[in-house]
Amino acid sequence: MSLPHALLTSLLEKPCSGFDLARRFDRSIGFFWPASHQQIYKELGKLQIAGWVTASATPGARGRKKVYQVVPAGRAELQRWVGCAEDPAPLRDALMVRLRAEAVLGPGSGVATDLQHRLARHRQQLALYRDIERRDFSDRALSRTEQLQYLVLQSGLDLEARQAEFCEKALHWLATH
Amino acid sequence: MSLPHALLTSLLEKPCSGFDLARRFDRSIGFFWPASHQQIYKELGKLQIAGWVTASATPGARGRKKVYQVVPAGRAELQRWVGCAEDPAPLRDALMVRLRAEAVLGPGSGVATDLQHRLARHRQQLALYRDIERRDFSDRALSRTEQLQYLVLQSGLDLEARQAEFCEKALHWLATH
DNA sequence: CCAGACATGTAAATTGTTACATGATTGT
DNA sequence: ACAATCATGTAACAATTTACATGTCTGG
Repeated sequence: MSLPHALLTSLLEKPCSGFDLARRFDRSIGFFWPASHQQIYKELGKLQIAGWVTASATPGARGRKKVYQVVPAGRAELQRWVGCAEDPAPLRDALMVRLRAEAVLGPGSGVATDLQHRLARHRQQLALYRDIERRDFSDRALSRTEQLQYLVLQSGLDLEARQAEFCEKALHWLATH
Repeated sequence: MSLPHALLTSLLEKPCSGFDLARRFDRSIGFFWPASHQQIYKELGKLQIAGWVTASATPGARGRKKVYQVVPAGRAELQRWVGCAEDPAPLRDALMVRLRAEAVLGPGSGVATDLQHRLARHRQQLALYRDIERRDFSDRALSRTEQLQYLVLQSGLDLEARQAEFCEKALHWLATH
């Protein structure tokens, strides 16, 4: 379970409110560990109780905004967790189940619908990753931190490209059989 | 949520008991939609209530064994579901979170441990898939059903190979920076 | 007769999703 | 004033994991 550590990582990059965290998640770590704002608020409460972050109310700012910051104990916990070895989370892919179902049901069962839908999604995600690549990781020397972040992005980039290719391959197979 | 449909697919391939289903899952559909026997028993109960499968007690067999079989309504439901388009389940990968954490924590945080562990796992899974490929999909003409099943296996094969490659790439990067 | 595989479940805890609810601030 | 965005939460539900619990049959 990595949500708390994903939050610690993001807060180390830049202390901010739960709301900001939720927004930043959507465009960075959230690609590899998605979380809704409801989950994030709840988890931030736990992080605070565990003594890994502190929350400071900012009366000057909007509403009842709180800014969270990682304390040394939180940094130590993240350090500890990074050194752990875990089995990868089991992958679940409904598309593969659909293809297996089509295999027993016979032709014309309609998997092509989902294949096309997913092809579009993967291309969309790929385009998004390429935008980020162009904006954040091109045309200049990268720091160590940035190089590692780029490595992670490349893994996403590669995954989406492969999945799009697989959809194309499967669609082509269906069209010719 | 695809578990019921994965079960229907597997039961269409061959009617059997919950126990057998759980075992077969571990070596086929379960690669793409894992499920424990506890989940399977519970879900089989629901499938029966929904009128998609029938259970027949087999007094001759071991213990209180029940054999489940898909009825036409169940086949129709599977057919319907195959035609649906869904967004892919969001992927969650703790390794990517660890790499992002190492990016902010700085060198020596110990991600290499998890990278090596996962590299071993991916190679192991790859070897398993290759065994299946050799045993079930080589050296003879494949039926349409088998060709589709092979397509699904190839997607797993490719995924594991890519993930192993990524681990190697990341380990190499870490060793040289 | 006993170990090991067969066989089926219940219960609790965790994690994640969806729906609902509220209120503050800023720009027009 | 009103809409949009900022901001923080609660509650109910669904799915998964882990731990527990029980009993049967087969081979040695």
